Amino acid sequence: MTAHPPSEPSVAGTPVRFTATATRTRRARLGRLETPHGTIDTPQFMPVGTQATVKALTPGDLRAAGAQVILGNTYHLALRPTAEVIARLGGLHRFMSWDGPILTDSGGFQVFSLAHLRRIDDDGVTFASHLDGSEQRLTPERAIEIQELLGSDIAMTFDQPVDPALPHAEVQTAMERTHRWAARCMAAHRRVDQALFGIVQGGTDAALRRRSVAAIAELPVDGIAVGGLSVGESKAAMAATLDVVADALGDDPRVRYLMGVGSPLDFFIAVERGIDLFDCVLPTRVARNGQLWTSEGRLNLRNARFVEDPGPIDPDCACEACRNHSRAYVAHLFRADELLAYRLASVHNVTYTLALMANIRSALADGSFDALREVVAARYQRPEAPDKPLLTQR
RNA sequence: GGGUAGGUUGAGCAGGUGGUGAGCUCCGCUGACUGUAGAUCAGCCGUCUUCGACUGUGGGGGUUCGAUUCCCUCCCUGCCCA
Repeated sequence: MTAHPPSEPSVAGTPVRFTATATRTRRARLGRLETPHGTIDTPQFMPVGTQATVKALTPGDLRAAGAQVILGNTYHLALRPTAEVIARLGGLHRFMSWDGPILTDSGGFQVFSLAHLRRIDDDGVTFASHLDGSEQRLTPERAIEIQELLGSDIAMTFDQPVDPALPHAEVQTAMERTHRWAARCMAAHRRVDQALFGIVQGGTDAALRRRSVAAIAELPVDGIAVGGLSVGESKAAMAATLDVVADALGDDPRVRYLMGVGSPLDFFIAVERGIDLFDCVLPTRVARNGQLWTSEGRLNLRNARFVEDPGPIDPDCACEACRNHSRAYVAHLFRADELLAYRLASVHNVTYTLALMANIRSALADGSFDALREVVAARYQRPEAPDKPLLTQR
């Protein structure tokens, strides 16, 4: 077995540095986040690469799409191939051949999404592995240890997101547990070449969100993440919650990351409320299911109307799929269950999403944010049940 | 020509030995998807006036209160024999 060289030279003592300037657009900011593996322009979107791969895409594809930073996952990588194996192979960057910045999620979201496969206690969470049922224990300390072994540029604290529709007491209990776990993550964190972000919870309850911001912002974390949104609540509730968080954060200079968002219009809602970073599976997941995001709106390439459509997926896009292939061709690949369909669709959607973020940054720079939003809304606005769950005021 | 096994909703099948065949899998048509148990899932997929109704088991005829089932006949397909 070949001996692998040690992991990338770490930039000791330089985890991340965030500089941002206010814009003329409400609370929106333009910024730069410097990490050991490169600089991130904000607002920025992070494609999700849960299992050390953004599904269907190579690192080269990601680079061509304009990706500056990607996300990996503690829970999945700890199960397979294990954090220790990745560490012995030189860390996550080397393992997956992505030399740009990586943010790792802590496994907190799996506490939510694998609700039927886990048991929570105050010390941590015990999962029955979704792969083989074997027991997997995640505590704040272990979540940090795994992320340090992976060697991501940014680690996340271990949290407990909940459905905001749960009874107030349950949302509060999870939030308070999240705060205690954040402090333990902080205490356990050792790597000086890795940043650590804290996560605000509290559902859509204004008072709880304020308390959560206070508790998390008090910690010397390198960034503030907003968790527990985009899990079924209305757009209005998400926006209202982001307003509460922005008010509570005030002029806190740290980078702000909205976890798990979003769709094209979600970016506008969040950016104008001061969010700098996003991640979401949506662009890549819907791509694999045939939905393409374009300047004409959402297209489902499996629809009959595309069978003989000779045009590009998006006439305004310069990605590999749009430069070289017709809608008819990609539609055929989907119908034939050809693997290339997933790559081309993912290449396009990631390119589209990252180009949208770049356009948002330009628009913030020249004051045309609202005009850009109009253009996107004209294609992406969809009816929503009016005033479902309201923001709780207590 | 003889024998034999078959002919069920686009395809492939299940079922049904006189008492209401619309069941499955593909294909097809839509929709959903937000820190990835998801190249997944859901609905529809004979016709109509669609919370229901009607029609439909190769064609025709017969027996019967009633036939997918029993009888006659014809057509078509596979295989075996000549």
